[in-house]
Amino acid sequence: MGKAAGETRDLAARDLALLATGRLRHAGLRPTRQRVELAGLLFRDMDRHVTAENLHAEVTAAGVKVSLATVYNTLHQFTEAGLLRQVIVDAARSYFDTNTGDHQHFFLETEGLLIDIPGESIEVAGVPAPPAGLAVDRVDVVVRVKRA
Amino acid sequence: MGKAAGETRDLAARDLALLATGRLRHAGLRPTRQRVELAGLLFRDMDRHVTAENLHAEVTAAGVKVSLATVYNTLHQFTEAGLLRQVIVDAARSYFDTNTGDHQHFFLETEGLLIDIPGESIEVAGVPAPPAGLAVDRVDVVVRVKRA
DNA sequence: CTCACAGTTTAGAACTGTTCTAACTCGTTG
DNA sequence: CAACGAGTTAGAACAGTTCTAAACTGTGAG
Repeated sequence: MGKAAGETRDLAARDLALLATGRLRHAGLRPTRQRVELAGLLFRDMDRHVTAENLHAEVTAAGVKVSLATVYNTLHQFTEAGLLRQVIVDAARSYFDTNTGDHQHFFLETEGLLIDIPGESIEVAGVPAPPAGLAVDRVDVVVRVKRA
Repeated sequence: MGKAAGETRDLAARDLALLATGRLRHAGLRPTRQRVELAGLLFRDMDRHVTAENLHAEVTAAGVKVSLATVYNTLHQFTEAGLLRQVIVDAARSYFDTNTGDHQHFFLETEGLLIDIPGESIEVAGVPAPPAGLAVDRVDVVVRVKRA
């Protein structure tokens, strides 16, 4: 919003937008206003876990007008482009993770909270060969936790 | 559904119903016609994986009238009673597993197919201590597979 | 710089799986 | 076997997500 807000914030915002734009171009996605805004929010911090509604509320709260449909579209496009990863832990809603590397999750169901577990620390042994005609695509570990 | 169908089938059906009834009583659930029918289908074979719609179709196809709402109610009651376990692998629908013991799953997403992996064979090591105030409730492993 | 077009966004309708509601039925206990 | 509480039901309601058709916008050509 105002130019009077000071250079620091403006520069940071500009940098963020530039970074996001580059990232989007690399992924073969047109850097539209909406995608740049969403990418800005998503990739500003590492290891974010968002739901569609969640992210829509955030971007709206930030004063940016983006429709819920676009948030869904964007999350899926980002996922397909390898910028996000979908995490399935809850039958009710879909989570998207900005950390696309090899890792697993703690999940606190009562609060819808996801926490990363580094891939190196965890190890799954003894997975049998899948039935004939099938190949392992990915191994997901969800450590469900509760308030102690 | 005639009586002429032969003793073998009739006896098996009666036994099944008796078994189901006993199981329900033990779980503190009134053995209503619907619950007995559903339990009969669910626990006739080991290691079944059903969805609500799925089971509703099956019971209906078997000529038994049970509403979808009752199927949902029953699946949840059975789960609460420890007769079933809910498996979360797909954001779109809920699966229920008749195997309540310690085990994990292969999941073939394209066909909605779940296959058990015995708990003894698989081992998850290196799970870090959960963040303060949280305790591990359960560790779920989903091996996502694809047609080779 | 402008135009035109393909790609994108949007509001709202539609859809899917699940839960709720209020009336009805059934199993159990006395 | 009566009566009461537990269970069932059809259909409405709901949440999250996807679809649709029309409006808009980034991009590359001229």
